[in-house]
Amino acid sequence: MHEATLTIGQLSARSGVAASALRYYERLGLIRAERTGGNQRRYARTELRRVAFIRISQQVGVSLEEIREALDSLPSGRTPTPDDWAALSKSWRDRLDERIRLLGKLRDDLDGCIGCGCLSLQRCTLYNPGDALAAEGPGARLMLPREGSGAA
Amino acid sequence: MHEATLTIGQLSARSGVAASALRYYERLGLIRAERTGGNQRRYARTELRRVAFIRISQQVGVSLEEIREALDSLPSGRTPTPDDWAALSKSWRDRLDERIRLLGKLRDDLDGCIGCGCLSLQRCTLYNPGDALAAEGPGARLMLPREGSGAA
DNA sequence: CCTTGAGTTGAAGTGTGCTTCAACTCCGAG
DNA sequence: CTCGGAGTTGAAGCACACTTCAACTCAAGG
Repeated sequence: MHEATLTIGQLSARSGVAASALRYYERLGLIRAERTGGNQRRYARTELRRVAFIRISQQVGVSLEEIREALDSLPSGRTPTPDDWAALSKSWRDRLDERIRLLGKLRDDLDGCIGCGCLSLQRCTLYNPGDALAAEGPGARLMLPREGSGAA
Repeated sequence: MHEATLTIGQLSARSGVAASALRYYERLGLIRAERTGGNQRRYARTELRRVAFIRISQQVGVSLEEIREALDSLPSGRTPTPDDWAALSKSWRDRLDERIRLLGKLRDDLDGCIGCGCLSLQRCTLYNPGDALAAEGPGARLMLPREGSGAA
């Protein structure tokens, strides 16, 4: 036990992420695996950290595509250090702060509206395009230009 | 101008919601419309408020299905009063509080991890199943039992 | 050697929240 | 009456994040 590499089942068990999801992540280039002679995946233990980062990032509200970009910015030659991971986490922190701030604003506005009961589209600060709070939703939103968006 | 009812184009323009989305909402039972002799939709002005509520609720992170349930709880006979709307908004407020709280916790944990750079699945408070912070994501998640979840 | 559980692939399905399309009708101005 | 913009429908498409399936191979114990 405790060998150098992990099978997909082991990585799945340890990370709590379904094997099918891990294969999906690999297709998207988020994680990598060596192959045995029989074409089975063998994961380096450092991949555990990548998977952890992926799941945490998703909780922050980052798309897999953006997570991939972030992971691509890790040093390619050497194994990432704690500092490398910390730098990535820090960039998410700003997003998280912004999300928390906007939700707080929404709550305050909602409180105001609970007071007045208006829910008026024009009057209310609540319904304010250009503020574009939550572009978290899924789905095809090709109509929205989304040019004035937040930080890169 | 300023007639009793609105066409779908007018409601779309006033609410900032695409006409196709309004038809979709109607299919889901979130809004309603009378019909002219020629089968065109005519919206009562109170529908504006429903649309506003829908969009605000989405920002809070509520699914259309749940929004529908909430809207169904409005008094059916009379036109909803400001108090009726306020009651609905208030129920979302608790969700919003919870979301903000969880995101705050995630941020604190992330700060801790920026310090230690660990991102370890087991050690870290960050990666903690049972906490199940963000079930906001889309997609088919049939695998997750999700029984121990939060408040109703 | 045989069996069995774990792994492999590509293709298709799921759920949410819409948009887009084609083909058609309605309605008001001129 | 004619024209064009606005409206109608159902069906299909899109984007994301996966899961599920079928059909197959691998690997390790008995």
